[in-house]
Amino acid sequence: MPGQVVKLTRRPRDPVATREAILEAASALLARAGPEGVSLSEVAQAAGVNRGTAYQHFETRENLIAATVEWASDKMFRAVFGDPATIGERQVENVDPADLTERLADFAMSNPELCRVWLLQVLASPDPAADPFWREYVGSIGRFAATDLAEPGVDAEVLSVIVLSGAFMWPVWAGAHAQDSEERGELARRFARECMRLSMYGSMQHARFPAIAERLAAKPVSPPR
Amino acid sequence: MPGQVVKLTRRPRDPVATREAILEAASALLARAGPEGVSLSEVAQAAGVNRGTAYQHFETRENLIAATVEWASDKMFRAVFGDPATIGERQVENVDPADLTERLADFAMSNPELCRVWLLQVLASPDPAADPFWREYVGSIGRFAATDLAEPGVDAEVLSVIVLSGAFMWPVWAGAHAQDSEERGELARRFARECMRLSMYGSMQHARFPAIAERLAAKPVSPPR
DNA sequence: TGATTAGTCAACAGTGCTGTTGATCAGCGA
DNA sequence: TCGCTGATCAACAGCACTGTTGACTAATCA
Repeated sequence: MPGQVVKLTRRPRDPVATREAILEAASALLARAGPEGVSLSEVAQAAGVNRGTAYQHFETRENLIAATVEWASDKMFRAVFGDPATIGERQVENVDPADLTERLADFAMSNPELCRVWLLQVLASPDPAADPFWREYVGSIGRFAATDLAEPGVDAEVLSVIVLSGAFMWPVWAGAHAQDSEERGELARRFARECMRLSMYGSMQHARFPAIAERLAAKPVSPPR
Repeated sequence: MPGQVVKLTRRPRDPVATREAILEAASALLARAGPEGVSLSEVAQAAGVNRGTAYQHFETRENLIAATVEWASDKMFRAVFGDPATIGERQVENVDPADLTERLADFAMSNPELCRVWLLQVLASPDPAADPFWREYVGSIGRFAATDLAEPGVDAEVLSVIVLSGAFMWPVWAGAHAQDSEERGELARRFARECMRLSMYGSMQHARFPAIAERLAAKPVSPPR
């Protein structure tokens, strides 16, 4: 058959590239099938690598999954927050929520598979709150909430979970329809916009809901840490 | 060993109860391991049923998964929106966002496994937007957004995704710490409260962000359907 | 150029899961 | 009470995947 290339040649020796190829393939499969759904056979085939080679790089399937999750997680972190090594220095400067939101929306919309991997990992993790991405985001919202630019009474943890999971689920919801990159850009802007609109004005005319306003004015149910 | 019961007796004949037991067990496993992670062997064992019996009820593994997802989905729908059969009649009456949010938060916090199943199913689905739960929620937010009780310019789809995924991810984030039902109740209230607070006032002092306000005042990037 | 190292690969054994089949027997109607 | 239906179960065959081993050979270095 035309187009069918019989594999005669051995893969050129390049451990780092091979490792990367395996991780890339594993990440894609992971996004589709979830942690329990990826087999080393599939991964190896998708990466164009012998199964034995994959076992050379990652001793067990379990290891490969873990490495892939970490790899994806690190990629995400850098894309949204920058180099984790220099993050300590930047914490002092003021947080710009609009900028962060836009970066988040853009990233999520252009890397839906990574978002899927992240979501699946968080869902499977025994201690999701330990995830570095989540911690960083919560921290950043928390720092903003402490300034006088924020509305009083913001619960940073809840708010973070809302915005972050929204950002990652939005491409899942919207992604099916939008293949081309222009549409995706528009969807990212749409998300960022609604996010900012909500942050600025909320979604309800608060003057029309005196009962709720009163309830909110009462003491918080639990002091946000 | 004491406490060890050797199984000599055959399960009493009760197809509907058996089916329910299988679905229940499958749902629990599904929440933990994801669709690709559940085996009929495990399910049958957890349900205290012979594997062959499970195959009698659900012809293939694939079928069982699908049935379980549908079963869980239906349970969720009823818990939050009530009987789907009578939903048409209730659409006319006014939507109370506070009430809906509280029901959602309560439900999510007391049924974290069902939320997991739902999230996993949505993540795996080729067309997540078709999910009835999501559609109903978007519809309800959309109807609210059309009233003059809502802030102008609300993007109902984005807002729904944000709140809904937040509600389902919140127990995932917070759940690990909180076993006992009192703590869970408090966490549910905390979520509902922040949700309402956000809906009422947003999270930013909008007077302090004139640039963003101006950007938002400009024409929407895309007309929300 | 020759020897060593180590990245790549094919083949093997072991295991668990899927789906099927035929036996067993509880409950139900005649 | 008897016979029948079909719910339940144990055992079988086939398959895919995991992890291992030893051979091959491309790079590296002396």
